[in-house]
Amino acid sequence: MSNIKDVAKLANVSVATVSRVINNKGYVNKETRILVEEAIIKLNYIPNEFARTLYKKVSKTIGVIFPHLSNSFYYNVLEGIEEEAFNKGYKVMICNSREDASREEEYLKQFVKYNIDGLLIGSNSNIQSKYKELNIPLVSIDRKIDGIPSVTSDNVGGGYRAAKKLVESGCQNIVHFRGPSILLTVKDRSLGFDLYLKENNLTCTRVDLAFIDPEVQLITNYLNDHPKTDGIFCDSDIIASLVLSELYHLGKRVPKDVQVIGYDNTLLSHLVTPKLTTISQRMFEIGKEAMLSLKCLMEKEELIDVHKLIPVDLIERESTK
Amino acid sequence: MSNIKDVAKLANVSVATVSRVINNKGYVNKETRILVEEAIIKLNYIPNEFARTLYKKVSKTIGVIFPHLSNSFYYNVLEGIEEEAFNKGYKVMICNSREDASREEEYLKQFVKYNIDGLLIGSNSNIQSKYKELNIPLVSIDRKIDGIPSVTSDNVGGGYRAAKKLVESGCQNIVHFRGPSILLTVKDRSLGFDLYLKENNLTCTRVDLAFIDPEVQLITNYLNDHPKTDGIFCDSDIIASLVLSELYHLGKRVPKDVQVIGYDNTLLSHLVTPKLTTISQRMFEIGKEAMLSLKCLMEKEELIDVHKLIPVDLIERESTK
DNA sequence: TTGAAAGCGCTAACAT
DNA sequence: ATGTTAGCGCTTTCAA
Repeated sequence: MSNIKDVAKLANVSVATVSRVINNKGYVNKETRILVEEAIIKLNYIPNEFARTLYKKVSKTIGVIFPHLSNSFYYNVLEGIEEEAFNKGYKVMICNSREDASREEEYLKQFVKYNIDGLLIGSNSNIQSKYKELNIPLVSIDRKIDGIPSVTSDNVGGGYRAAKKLVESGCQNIVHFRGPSILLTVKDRSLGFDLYLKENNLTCTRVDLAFIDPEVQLITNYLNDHPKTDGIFCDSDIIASLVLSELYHLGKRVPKDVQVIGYDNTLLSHLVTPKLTTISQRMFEIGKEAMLSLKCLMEKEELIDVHKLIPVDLIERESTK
Repeated sequence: MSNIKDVAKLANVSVATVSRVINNKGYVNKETRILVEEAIIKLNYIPNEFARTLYKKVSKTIGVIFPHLSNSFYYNVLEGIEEEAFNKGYKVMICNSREDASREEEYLKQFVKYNIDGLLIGSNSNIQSKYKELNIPLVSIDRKIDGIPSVTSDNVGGGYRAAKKLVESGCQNIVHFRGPSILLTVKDRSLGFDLYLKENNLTCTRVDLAFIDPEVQLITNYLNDHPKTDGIFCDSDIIASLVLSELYHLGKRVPKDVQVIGYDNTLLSHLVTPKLTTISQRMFEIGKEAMLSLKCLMEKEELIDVHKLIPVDLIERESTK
């Protein structure tokens, strides 16, 4: 690996001049510049970022903390982050906390060692105080935290849209198979769902399930006990797919007897029969916007929209009328 | 942020002593050590990795190049890599090439700037010469390349197992709905599939499809034209799910009339009706093993198994007899 | 317009 | 057992 000295020697100038060339900073004669540039190419010189950062103290690197990677929401958001980071010249270090606070703290230390310029938090842990100690720009993803800028999916809107669709399509006996109700996202969806129902003098019942590994038995039991059910809102496409399969076994026709709405617009939603109507979160956009907010903070630009709310889309397919 | 000088001052020792303490290297008196450790805690001191790396030239960081992130294979492998890297004290920088060679080269430069100690390549591009120029340890994932250690899934075995299962369950008219046949993985699966068929004096026909967005029409046409088909091997669970849905529309019963085997053991496979029999790749293990191989190379340990072949598992569910 | 030199925070060889 | 110091590769101030 060649270094700045090698380039200086070959171009017959000082290292200061080389530095000026690679940073496009300060005065440098046109001809000198060309000389230096030729030397750079000849030596295949790439500046050492560690030396640079050691001096300048900005690493052009951000940290991302997610509770999982193998979950369609997170890796799609990650793709959005990565895209925008790449565009803006930032590197991404990712921490997969696995919902383990100690693991998360360990990563936080790594991040400090690496002088990260900013942090994107998508975890559910409660070590915000540790984040604040870092004294670097912070943006929270999919969770609104006091005093921290955030980018969240419009979960209230998602619930509202789902309720609207079911009611407008004639549903009267509605159930919400939702995710774990401790989660804010789940609470928000419930809120929005209830909001529309209330506006129309309706109510619904609820069952709490896991997003990824829902307890089928709870679904079966509910449907058996409530044969009049004609509208079902599910907090994930996975739940919705299981519901579809249960309805099939019960001899209910979808969407004729019962209408079903899923959440996430995953691949699943057009691979099951009938194809799922579902609420689509703009995950890529969430990632991009989070990175954009963080960039504003890192580069001391004004952040106009401190709490960005990314809209959802209702994708109508075959499981609703 | 405090630095080593601050710690030295507070503990009334020299920076060299502090360095010895934090690196656990060289002689240092017990009492002095305690003094230093107290100072470290008091100042919340975390060594600056940039200064360290600048001197030592090992960054304890690896690069990972993948063509996508939003694909179950890659993000699961990534989880395995990340897990093992974390255990061994390595950081991970990830490059999402989006199958774009220029993007990949840009990342490669970043990697050089950041002194990465090793590189894990999971892309399909053909810029190996660029990789070699880096002169750092390399491990290829899911693709055997001459002169580079690799970790691959046993695709030949996967095809073989699938054929064996179909034939042993009585299938005679077999079709292989495979992925794009330019891909080595697809070729290998075909090879293994044919191998078993040949051993039993059977053959099969083939249709090339995309893994993620298969052309449904091709499936429909084939099944219409070949009503005698009784065994179907699909190169992804997505393809298999579409096949299931087509068979349903054609009034064929699965597994009674036709048996179907998928690939990947994704969530999908137990969300469709009937649940899919499928070949499961040990993605997490592939990631871990790749990181392990790379670690051997980076730390100049002997790499016993240069080309690791990770076995696959046949997961029997309801789509086969 | 260019160069000399200090210094970013750390490690390690050498001296004590 | 501990301290002094050069130097890793770069940026930037100051002087020329």
